Amino acid sequence: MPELPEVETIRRGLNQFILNKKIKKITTLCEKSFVGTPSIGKVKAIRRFGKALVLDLDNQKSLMIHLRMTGQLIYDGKERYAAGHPSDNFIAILPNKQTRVIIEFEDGRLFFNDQRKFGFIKVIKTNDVAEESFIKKLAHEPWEMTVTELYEKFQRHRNSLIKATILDQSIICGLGNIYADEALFASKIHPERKAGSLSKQETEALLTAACEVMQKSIDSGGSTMATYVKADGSKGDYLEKFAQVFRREGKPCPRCGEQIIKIRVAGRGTHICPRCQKKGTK
DNA sequence: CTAGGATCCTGTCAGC
DNA sequence: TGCTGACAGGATCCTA
Repeated sequence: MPELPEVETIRRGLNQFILNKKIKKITTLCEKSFVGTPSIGKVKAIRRFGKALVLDLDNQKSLMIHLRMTGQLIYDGKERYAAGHPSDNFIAILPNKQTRVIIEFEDGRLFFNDQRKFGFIKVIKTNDVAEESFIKKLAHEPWEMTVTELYEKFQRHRNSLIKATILDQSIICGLGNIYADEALFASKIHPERKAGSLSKQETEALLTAACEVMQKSIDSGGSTMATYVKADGSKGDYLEKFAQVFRREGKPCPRCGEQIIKIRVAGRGTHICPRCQKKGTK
């Protein structure tokens, strides 16, 4: 769920609230959601690796956090700052039924909520972060990648559907279901095309689109973040403001007016404009 | 090695 | 109202 822009939004927010703050206590409410022995220390850095967040402590340990599909991080202190899977938890009284871990600081608490329990917080040695299997496998993010590099990867996975290919974090890092659909729409590529069928020009268009949709989202605070400084319930609104196809089935394509449809590709709900994104052409 | 499908888990919604 | 199946902003594991 939270994709790269949402995780980056969380990272920036936490930088304001918990950097150089000391963890007083960690409470685990769900065994599955916390791996390792809770470690207490001061937060010295907050790093992001793809969709994973890493809090480096001053005791050689790091907390790796992955929100997967339904994870959320909600900092509740003098102000409330929340990001991740959108839900009423952002303004709810916490902890609640979906709270899995509570990290307490001197002047606030960080709640890790996760409806489906796919996400987790894991304690690892700071020195071993780069060796962590998830992090080790990550490819470059779109803005760090050359067209040639991506094109060669598409050739290596030439028989995979292009949508499945760009969702694979070891091929290109950061896209999830929303931004994959948006990038494919922007570059007019049908998600069921084989990766190997893309020309170099199409690969370039797709890479450019991936950069643009994610950057735009980061600039607007992600699709799902919310800052409740004023407790006004305002939410990050990438979907409302910028999404061209995602969850817009039945509505007109912003480019040509044709109805957006929802199909199933690589096991994921997928939104396309059937006129702009042709399977057979090119 | 790649490609595709099942799987982890809880909750919601459409359809009967 | 109650049940059932499908589906969900992710990644891994298993199989062929």
